[in-house]
Amino acid sequence: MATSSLRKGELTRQAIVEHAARMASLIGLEGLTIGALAEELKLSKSGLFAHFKSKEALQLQALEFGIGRFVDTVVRPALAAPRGEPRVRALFERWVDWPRASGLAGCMFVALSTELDDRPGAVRERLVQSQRDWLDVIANCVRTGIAEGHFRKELDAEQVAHELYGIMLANHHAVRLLRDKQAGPRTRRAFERLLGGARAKAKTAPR
Amino acid sequence: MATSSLRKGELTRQAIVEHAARMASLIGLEGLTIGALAEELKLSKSGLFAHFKSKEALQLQALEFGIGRFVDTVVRPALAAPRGEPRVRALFERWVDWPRASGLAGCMFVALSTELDDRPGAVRERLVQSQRDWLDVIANCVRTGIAEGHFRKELDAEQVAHELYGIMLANHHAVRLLRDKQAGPRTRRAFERLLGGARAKAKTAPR
DNA sequence: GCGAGAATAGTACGATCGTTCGTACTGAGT
DNA sequence: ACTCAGTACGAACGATCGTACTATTCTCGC
Repeated sequence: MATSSLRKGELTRQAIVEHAARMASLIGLEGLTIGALAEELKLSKSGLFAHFKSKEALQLQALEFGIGRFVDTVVRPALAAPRGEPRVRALFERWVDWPRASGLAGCMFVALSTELDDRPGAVRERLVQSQRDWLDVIANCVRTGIAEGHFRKELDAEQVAHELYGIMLANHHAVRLLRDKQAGPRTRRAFERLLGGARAKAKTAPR
Repeated sequence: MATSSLRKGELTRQAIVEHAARMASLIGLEGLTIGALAEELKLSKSGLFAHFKSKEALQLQALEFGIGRFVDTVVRPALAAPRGEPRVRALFERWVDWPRASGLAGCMFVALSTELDDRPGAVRERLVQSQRDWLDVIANCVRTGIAEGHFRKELDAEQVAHELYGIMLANHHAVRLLRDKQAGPRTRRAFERLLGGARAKAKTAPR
């Protein structure tokens, strides 16, 4: 009936990984502790550990879980929106809502980005790849918008993706750290300004 | 002769704190370990610990050190620039250069922001306050620019500060995590676009 | 419903964590 | 000369880390 959960241990493995992803979003992949995870899930430390043969494998699977959920709740639905600007907007809307919709705490990728930026290893590589992929998705949507005539021909799609990322990071910072009530409106205004400068016919100071 | 280093242990304390700040920028305040710190400084764990009566005190002092250095190498020199847009530019230039000029690794505040955003305590409070102060400094410089006639009268100075922060966060992300060679130019372009939209007479798409 | 193999528990390991304690050594003040 | 902070050290603390082994319990195809 289900996809591939023939074995029963597979279910608990998934439960562990989901919980680990949530925990990692809160306190990081390194702060994530096998003992604490086992206690929360009412498993023995060794019983839990047996599912992964190392902590790094657990971290990797937790990250993979987060990536999968991001694709499911942000990327895929947004790509169903009409080509061009509407799709970029859909991307933005889903992205803003992601920390809530993720079921995790905050944005896992932001948390891991600063944690892993100096720690080489497989987990970092996977994170970098996922972030590059995501930036590519955004840039591609913008390019589609150019082809569609919504955006200026000379627009640098990757620049837009980069700046959009900055808007989301500022949002995260304002919401999570500063508890800034105005974060939402500020983020939307920044996004509209970005789109405004990207639209066909719109003219920014040439300088 | 010097300021207040009458005692000799004060010197070692400062050395410890500076080293701790560097380490915390790399691996976070929690990852920072008294044992490892002592080893690097060729002190005994207990000898080092005696200077601070708890790890939290050490963390707090390391953060304070970072704040002080930020003020010295970024804020104060930039505030010496002429009022208005030049001062905002000076702020930006110093800020971009800060990770290099800090003598630490990467930007300590970005690293701590995601680490502490969910961990209540004195360290978090101090970080939040410093970040708010910094945003206020930026906004004030922008307001001066409005009074000076460089920027539009209706410009929202705090919005500019918020967006500028996002630009720097995107820069950090691109440089540190993605190792993106184009991060520098992208950051500058984003900054110019921000200023372009802020300048008097400049007209963004009204929508 | 039984037997094989998967899933979990139990226990223990060496390391390292933050912290405490008792104790030397130092150098300035009396 | 004697005292007395200030400063650093070594050893040890209980706790917890990730991981390795060995049992026990449970599941599920036959």
